[in-house]
Amino acid sequence: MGVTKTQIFDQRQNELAQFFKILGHPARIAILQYISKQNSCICNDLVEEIGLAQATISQHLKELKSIGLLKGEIEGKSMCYCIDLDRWNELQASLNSFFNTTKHNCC
Amino acid sequence: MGVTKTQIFDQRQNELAQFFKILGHPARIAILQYISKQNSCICNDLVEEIGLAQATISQHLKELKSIGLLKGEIEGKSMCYCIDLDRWNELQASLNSFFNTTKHNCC
DNA sequence: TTTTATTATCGTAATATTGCGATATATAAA
DNA sequence: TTTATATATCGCAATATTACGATAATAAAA
Repeated sequence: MGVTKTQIFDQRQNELAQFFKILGHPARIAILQYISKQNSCICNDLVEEIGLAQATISQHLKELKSIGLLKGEIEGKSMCYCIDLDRWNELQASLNSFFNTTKHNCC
Repeated sequence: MGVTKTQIFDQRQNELAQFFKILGHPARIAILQYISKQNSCICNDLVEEIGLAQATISQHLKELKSIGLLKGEIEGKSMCYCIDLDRWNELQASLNSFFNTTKHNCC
């Protein structure tokens, strides 16, 4: 069917999965790494740096924004996309919490 | 096109993304949580617990195995799926490394 | 106002993922 | 050996994702 049955899972499971899913693409990993290491973070730079079409980069940026990892501010006629550090730390903590509470085992 | 251009990213970016991607489904999150809290970890239990068809659960288990998070041992006529704690910790560390080295910013 | 530059959105094609029934495989029990 | 139980795999349908060209929208510059 191709559609995830989100209704049979609880909110935390769905949120966690959604977060992992959005990080689950090499272009989005690369975008985050590039924005992080640059002082300027303009979409057009990303197009050249990453090697995907402008429309594609814009789409990936939108997805990263959807979980709050990026915030974009208009700067002249271009955009400045930045990592939202509060959200970044929040997600890292949430993810570590999952890892730490799920590592008990039967074997 | 629907096909991720893995060749334009480096191995670490692709591996990290692949790992995130596999955790990016609520059923797989739920499976890991259930195996962790149980003393027995049998696929048939999972089918009842999660509420997806046996074939679907089996497929999700296979994906979790593909990144080494689960190891399965035959136990009588059923399977015992367990979390591989070494791999678990390794992935958690790798992921934290990504988070810690990518949180610098321009804004 | 017109032009130029930058980013977003639309529409579409190709491929991937999700889920399941049916069936194959394997082992224990009868 | 036959039957029952448990898991894996195959094949398919439905939906999602990825990527891109074309175009819209926005704002600075001429």
